[in-house]
Amino acid sequence: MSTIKDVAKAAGVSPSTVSRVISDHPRISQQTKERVRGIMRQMGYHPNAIARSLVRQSSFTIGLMMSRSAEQALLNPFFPEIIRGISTVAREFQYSLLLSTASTLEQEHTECLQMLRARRVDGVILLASRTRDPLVEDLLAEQYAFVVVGRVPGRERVYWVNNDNVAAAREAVNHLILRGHRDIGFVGGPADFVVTQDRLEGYRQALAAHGLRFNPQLVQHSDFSRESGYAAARLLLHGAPGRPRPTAIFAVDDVLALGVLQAAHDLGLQVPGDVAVVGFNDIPLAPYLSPPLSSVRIPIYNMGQEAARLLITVLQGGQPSVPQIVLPAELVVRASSGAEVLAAERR
Amino acid sequence: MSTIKDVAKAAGVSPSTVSRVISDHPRISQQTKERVRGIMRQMGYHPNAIARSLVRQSSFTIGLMMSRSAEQALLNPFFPEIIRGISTVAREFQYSLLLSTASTLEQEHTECLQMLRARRVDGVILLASRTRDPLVEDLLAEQYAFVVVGRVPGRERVYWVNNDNVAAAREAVNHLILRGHRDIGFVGGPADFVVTQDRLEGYRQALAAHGLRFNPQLVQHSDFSRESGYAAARLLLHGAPGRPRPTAIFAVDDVLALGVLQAAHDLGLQVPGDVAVVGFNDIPLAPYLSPPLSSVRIPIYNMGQEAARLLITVLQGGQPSVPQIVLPAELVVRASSGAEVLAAERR
DNA sequence: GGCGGTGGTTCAAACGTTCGCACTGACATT
DNA sequence: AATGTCAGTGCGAACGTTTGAACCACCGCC
Repeated sequence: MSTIKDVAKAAGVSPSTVSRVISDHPRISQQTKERVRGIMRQMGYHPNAIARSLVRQSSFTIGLMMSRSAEQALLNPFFPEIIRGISTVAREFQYSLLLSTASTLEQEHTECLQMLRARRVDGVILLASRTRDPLVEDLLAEQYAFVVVGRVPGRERVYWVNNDNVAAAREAVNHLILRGHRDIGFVGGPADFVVTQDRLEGYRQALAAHGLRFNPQLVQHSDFSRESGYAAARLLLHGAPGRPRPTAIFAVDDVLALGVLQAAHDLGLQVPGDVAVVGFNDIPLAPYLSPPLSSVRIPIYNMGQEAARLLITVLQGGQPSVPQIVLPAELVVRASSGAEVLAAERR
Repeated sequence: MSTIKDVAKAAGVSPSTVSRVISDHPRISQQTKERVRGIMRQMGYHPNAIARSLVRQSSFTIGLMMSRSAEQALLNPFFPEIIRGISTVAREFQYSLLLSTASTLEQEHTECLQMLRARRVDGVILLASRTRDPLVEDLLAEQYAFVVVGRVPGRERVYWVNNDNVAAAREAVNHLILRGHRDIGFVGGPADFVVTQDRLEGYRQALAAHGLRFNPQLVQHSDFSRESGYAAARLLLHGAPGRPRPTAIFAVDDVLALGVLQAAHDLGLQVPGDVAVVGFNDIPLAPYLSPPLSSVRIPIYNMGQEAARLLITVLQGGQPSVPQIVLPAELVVRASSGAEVLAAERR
């Protein structure tokens, strides 16, 4: 493997000159540049990124922390998509991506700090947000550059990129209300997740906007698994004193919606005739379910891009124009909530 | 950020001693080790991986090349799974993962070589295999350490990890034959893909084993998209002179099988009554299709683990016991091919 | 009392870059 | 003739580690 010194020797110049040729320094004559470049090509020289990083005190690498959170169901192509977005921007700015996976929260915590402390990465993007995340606290305390994908409530100085869960949920529920539904069930994830809270807020706002009463009995929580979605839906669809049987269910994740569909089927209920269903995340299989599932599509790729842009801006010493970015989501109406016959009319 | 020198000064020893404490060198007294470790903790010292890499002439990092090949449909959780496998082993051996994505083959080619030449990674794992891959040729020519996930035919000295596509396809088709099917359609990917060839070979072997004639007319190719699977299935299911209407279809990918199911539905054919369907890869949605799709489950996670083990062995100067690893796949029979009523009896 | 052995430590040279500063001519200006 | 300007290049010190070789004190042994 040839070094800058070998090239310098062969070209009859000093290593510094070769270095300046590499960085296209203006004070090197065009003639020298061309000659040195020729030699570099000829010798098959490629600059050593490690050595450069050492002296530049920067690895030009972004750390990517992906944990196996409950939210990341296998069905969800969240990771490939967001990585694609991040990667596009990173390459544009000549940054590399260091990937770290973790199976537990503690592991995620230590691995993440490890990358940063060992100076292997200049900053990190966290692909999971939790309420009161101790990792976030540590990152702030040690003053590392980082961006979170997902909202971080309460911490004003944290950079994050999120989709507008409140608005999206509001739109989804609004859509159901406009189709004549008045009793709408809500199937959420764990109650302490920010996403659950935000989507529940959107649900409430939609109800309020139409003068509908919020009935806590129509709200069920789950652990994001299909099974728990199934259980929640069965409970809701059975009805109870004080709890009307909902004619529509809004699930905060398509995997949950999958369970809801299954429950409806098992109870002999037609979707959307007897109960309409809207999910969230628009997983790729949504169009292929029977009936095809209405869902909220979130701009994962764009979120990745924005997260990367935000982090790189910070790393390059810039001040991001906005520390938090909220991207709009889009409701995709399919048959599961788009029946020609309104549920209300059917009764 | 404190360095090894700062620690040395504070501990009243030389930097070399601190270095040897870090690597737990036997010639350093227990007493000194403990004292130095205390100081390191107290000062919040963490070794600089970049500097270490420079002198050790190794980055202890594995490059991961993921390209947007046609095969990697968004439906397929291939990447998260295989990365999880690779990552597990990498962490075990203290290796980091550098991720590079590419949208074109040329980009993949240059990015991959770039990582290696810049000494950013010690070796790479290629997450896509193609016949006569120029990247593989270059990697061989420049003597870089690499492992391919997927079979690389013709190159004996390439390390790779694959699932046994021939055997798996044979088993799948065998299953259909045992259920009474004699005219079995084959929907493959592009003809020059190794996976297609291998799975077609398995198909032929199964037929041969039961003394069934191979009918080239029953073989259709596609580009791995759902649409092309649909088109291929329509063609097959229409029948033609010299081409009997198949009572079963084996698709080399579940996304293709999705198209096949759709085609059957549109033609008013019952699955599995009129036509049985078996797919490949066992995507997570397979159980939720109607009918649930029979498919071949491949051990993606294990393949990732094996690939990482192989590469790390090579990087550490070892000689892998076997340069190529073939892992078994498993047929998962579901309703799409598992009807109680055999298709043959129904006619 | 010289000698070898050994446990514990230090010295100093790498590893391959970058970059502030100094240097050298050539030419222009006073 | 002395000085200034400027393009073009080189010097050398970093950056934070690792590691072979050298060193030193101490011990026991003949």
